[in-house]
This record gives sequence, C-alpha cells and structure tokens, in this order.
Amino acid sequence: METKESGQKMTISDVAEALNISKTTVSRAISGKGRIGAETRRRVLEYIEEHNYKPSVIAKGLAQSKSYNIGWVMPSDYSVVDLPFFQKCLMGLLEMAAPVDYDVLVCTVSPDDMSQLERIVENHKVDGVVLGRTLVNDAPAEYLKEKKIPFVVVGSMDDDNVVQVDHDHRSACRELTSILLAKGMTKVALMGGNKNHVVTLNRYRGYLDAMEDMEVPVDNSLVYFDIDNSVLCEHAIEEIMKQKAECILCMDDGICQNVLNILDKKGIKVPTDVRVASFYNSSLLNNYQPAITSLQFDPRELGMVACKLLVDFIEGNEVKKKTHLGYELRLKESTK
Amino acid sequence: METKESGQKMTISDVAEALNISKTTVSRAISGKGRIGAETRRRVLEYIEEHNYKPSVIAKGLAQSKSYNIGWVMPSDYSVVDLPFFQKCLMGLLEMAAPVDYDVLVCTVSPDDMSQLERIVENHKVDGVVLGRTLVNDAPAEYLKEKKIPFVVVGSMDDDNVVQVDHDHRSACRELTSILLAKGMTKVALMGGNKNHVVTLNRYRGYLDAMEDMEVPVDNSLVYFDIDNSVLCEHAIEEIMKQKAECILCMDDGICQNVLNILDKKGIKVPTDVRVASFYNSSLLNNYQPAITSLQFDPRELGMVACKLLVDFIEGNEVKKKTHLGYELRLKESTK
DNA sequence: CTGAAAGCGCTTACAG
DNA sequence: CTGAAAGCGCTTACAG
Repeated sequence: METKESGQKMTISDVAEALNISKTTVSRAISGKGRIGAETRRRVLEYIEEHNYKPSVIAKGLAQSKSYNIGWVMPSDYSVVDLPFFQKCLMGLLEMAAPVDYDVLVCTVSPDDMSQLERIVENHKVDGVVLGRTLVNDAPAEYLKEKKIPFVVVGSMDDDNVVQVDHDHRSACRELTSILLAKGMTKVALMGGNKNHVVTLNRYRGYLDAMEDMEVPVDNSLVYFDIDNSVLCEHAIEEIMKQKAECILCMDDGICQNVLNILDKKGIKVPTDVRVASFYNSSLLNNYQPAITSLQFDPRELGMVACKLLVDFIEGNEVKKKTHLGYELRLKESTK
Repeated sequence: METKESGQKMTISDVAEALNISKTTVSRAISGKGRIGAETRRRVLEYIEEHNYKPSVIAKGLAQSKSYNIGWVMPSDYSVVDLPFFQKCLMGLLEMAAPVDYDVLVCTVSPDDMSQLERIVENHKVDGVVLGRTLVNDAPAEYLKEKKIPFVVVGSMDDDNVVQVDHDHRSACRELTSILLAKGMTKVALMGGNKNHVVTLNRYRGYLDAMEDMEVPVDNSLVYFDIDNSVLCEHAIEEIMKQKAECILCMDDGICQNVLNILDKKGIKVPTDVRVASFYNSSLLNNYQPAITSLQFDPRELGMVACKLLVDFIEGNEVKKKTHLGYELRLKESTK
C-alpha cells in the first residue's frame, strides 16, 4: 500500500529475496510461462501487487531482444499537419497498444528524408511499425521490407505480401459518384490531391468506375490533381466553371474547405449554382452551411485495427493481409 | 520459429573481435567517454561506419538505467482531437528529440484516467515526460512530482518549481482586448473554453486586465465559459446579442468556428453587425471570409522548446523554470 | 591508453 | 515444481 523504500526502484531480486525464492520463480509467476506451484504463484502475485512492483520492460526487452514498442510513422508535410486524420489514427493505435503492453514511438518521414525511421529501426527501438499512409513509390515500405521488420500500412499497396488496412476508397468513390450521376448530373468535376498518394488514385479509379457504369464519358478538363494550395484551387475552379460543371467532388476536406471559400469569394452559391461533395473525415467542415454531402470514414478505427494486426504479426501469428473497413455515405443539402 | 539469417544484427562484441580489441575500447570510441588513443578510435569509428553498426539503445539504456525515451502526454478528449495543436507540438518535440538521440513515446490521459501515463513511467519506459497542457488541479503533474520524474509542461502552473513553457496568454489577451476597446467598443463579449484549463483562466485574466486598464466595467452577462458544443454556443450568442455586444472574443478557433457558423445561420453579419476576434492557431478558420482578427501562436515551437528543456533537465543540467514564447497579433477585417 | 570483469534487470534452457 | 547459471548488449569502476 505504501510506497516502497524511498529512492530505489524494486527489482526482481528484491521480491525473490523477500519471498525467499529464486528470481526464476518470480519471473515465471509473472509471465505465466513455465511450470509453477499454484500457491507459490499466488504468493508472488500478492506480494508484487501489494508492494507495487513493476518489472522493467527495458530489461525484459533486452533478455528477449524485444522493445515492446511499435513505431507510428506519419508524414510531416506542412499541409498534412493541419488534418486531424493522423492524430485520430494515433489515438486508435494507443488505445489498442496499451492493453497488450506495447507503447507507441512516433516518427515522421518526408518524401526525401526517412532518417528518423531508420534511426528507430536501426537502434532497435521498435519491434514493428505502422506506416500512416501509402505512396505510389513507397520508399519507407521498401526499406522495411528489406530490413525484414514486421510492418503494416494504413492504406493500400500493390504488394499482396504487405499487411494493409484501409477503407475501400475505390468503391466508396464509385458509390458516391454514381449517386451524383443518378441525380441527373453528368458534369461532375473531380478535385484531387497528390497523385503520388495511393488513396488519390483509388478514389480516381472509383470515379472512373462510376462513369463507366453509367456510361458517362469522362471529360478530362473536369479532373484536377495536386490541388494543394488556394492558387491552384482557384485556377481549377475557374476552368471547371467554364465547363459548366454541375458538381464538384473534392477528394479531401482540406481541398473542400479551399473550394468552398473560393466559391464563396466568387459569389458562386452552393448548391444552387454548383453542387459540392467531399471525402469528409475531419472537423474542418463542421457546421458548414449548407451541410456538405460526404463520405465518412473512421481514422481511429484504422489505428486500432492496424495495431491489432501489427502486434499479432510481431508475435508470429497468422495475419490477414488485406482488411477493409466500412464507410458511410451522408447525403446533405450541398448536393440537393 | 524464425531462422537466423546471415544478416544478423551486429553487436559490440562483433566489432571488438573484428578489430582485435576489447568491447570496452569500442564502447569508449563510440561514446567519447574515457581515455582512448586517437588512432584506435579512428579505426573503430571507421569500422562501424563502414559496416553500419548501430549500438542497441535498449542495451545501452539498461546499462545506464535509462530508456532514451521521453513521454508526450496529450488529452484524448473528443473535442480536442480535432485541433491540430497537439499534433503540431508533437512535431516540434520530434524534431528536437531525434538529434539528441531521444525518441518520443506518446500516451493519452483523460480527467479521470491516467493509467496510460502510470504505465509508461512505472514500466520505466521514459526518462522524463512533457505534459501537453495544464489543468487547474493537475493530477498528472502531481503524480509526476511525487514520482520524482523529470517533466516539463506546455502551459503554465502556479508551482514555481515545475519547468514551464508557454505563450504569455494573459498579456496577449490583454493586448488584443485593449485594441478592441481602443477602437471604441465597450461591449466586448468573451466566449471561453474549459475553466479547468489554466490557459482559459489566463486569457480571462488578460481580458480583465485590459478592461481595468481602460476603465471599462466588466459585464458578466457578456462572459461565457465551457462553450464546448453548439447548443451552448448558440445560447450564449443569443444572450450576448441581446446585450448588444459589439464584439465577440473567442478563446480558441474551435469555439470561433462554432460562433461563426451560428452567426451565419442567424443571419448576423461580421463585422457589420458584430465584430469577431479569436485565438487562432489552426487551419479551422483558413480563408474564412471575412478574415478573422486573431492572436497567433506557434505550437511547434512550444514542442521544440519543451523537448530541449526536458532533455537538459534529464541530463542534470540547470534549467530555466519559466519560458515565454512570443506571439503575433493579426488585425483583419472581422474587427474593422 | 587498454582490458577483464561486474553489473544493469530481466528470461530461459538445463538440471534436479 | 524450483533454482543456478548463462545470456541479452551494452557501460564503467578498477586495475594495469
């Protein structure tokens, strides 16, 4: 109940001594591995409970060549730091990791620098890592494969050997686009993000799928990528409106926020002058008037699932390679 | 179950053997501690460079009773996860930590549960921690004091013994309020956040300071706290407008976003019907029309400074107890 | 300047 | 069922 003798932290030797048994036995009582008498075990557990003994995970790790850490790798791009997406994934990771006694070490990578990632794996500070997003040519993923470190990606990749967890953006975008087309619009513009992100391509494919389904020809002058600042965005909107687009489909809510502001500035009304829909997963568009039709995902759940998969993987269990989480489609006034 | 591959991780013994010297000498060459011949040292450094040997930080940690991790503690409240603030702090932390060979372990706490924090400190997984915000009755801070773990807080507290890094919210708010008053407004409403957060109180104090400076009496029917959902927000706005407030000062951009949406919904125009100002540190209000007058802070810098202070602290150096970072005041159309 | 040895706090064959 | 001992990969008095 009271804190142990002031100062020094208790070690396994202390409890062994106090109980007049060997460290081996104490270790076994705690880990549950190896044979041990029920009564002995009870005594040990009771003692450490009462004296609040907590084994050093560092020492345990050394003995087992493990760190009990998983690495969470997120991009550090300026534009991405404003999106709550990665923060929410991280929350999910943390939530799942603690109960299985893993901790989460964070590091960032940028397209031209993955030294932080290299540090944590080469210093042996993590037992596995989860990559926060996937790129078309994914240097971090290649690196981890080569190093033979267990890892899972939040997102999708072509390689069927890597463990992936993602929402099915292709289907989702196909569904959303279909609904827009079914409403009678044929000129649905697409405002895309970075084409080097796999997610961008998948959404684009879904868009194309829907166009094909509904036999609507694709007009490339309505399709824009790499819209990552307001100048590009404004330019794209001007072109799009020149083509008399009936709807603008935005690939993420950062882009959508930009689009809405520019539309507003230009006095173009939503949904009367043009409809707007988005891939919505943050609060950027909270309470916007009119409410924005969007696809809804759950980043926190991505994090939780990724963590579960990674830990299973690390511990040598069989792991499903590809898991898709559900999404929701929310029709609002912006596409009325 | 795993078979050893030829590419096994190299240990200090391997390099000692290869060079025909002792592990001691290798260790000294790397750490720079202890006497060692310049030539010997050169050989070691050259060898490990060439063979890409990286010492295990885990083992090093065990030997030194250190983990070379710092803990980053952030709240997990639902409302707070949408703000990029903590994510940006974290970026700053990471940026400073890597060069000094520390890694960052993340954990969350909520008002009624700090078990994640207890885990990482009691498992000895961190050498110190930084608390992402301060509360009026700060249980995590109390806990860390009791445990005698080095820690620094991002935010302010009454206890002069704890290392703090913060923006001077009181002065900032005083300055902003003064400017508003100087423009001739006397009815400046205040929409505050959680009164249990120290930052909320400090901003409030700054507001009071300014009112006193300018000899404007404080009207309590213009001051609201704990505005954390749109229902409360709408109610507050109705009351405020009934009092014919000339300006609404919002304590953070989440609140401000809410306020703007409700104002919009009610057809109240900014700045003609009412002025609006905010404490702006995220992208929530990006490109909003009209542009919002606000105080601007730098969360990333907070993280960087906190990291520097903590590492100094951990390594036993003298550390400044209280550091204030600068802020900027941006006057925009919303208070014209 | 360099090395043998003890030690950091655990785990885990191996033996009894 | 239990323990002595070796070992995980480093650091660091201590001695030469």
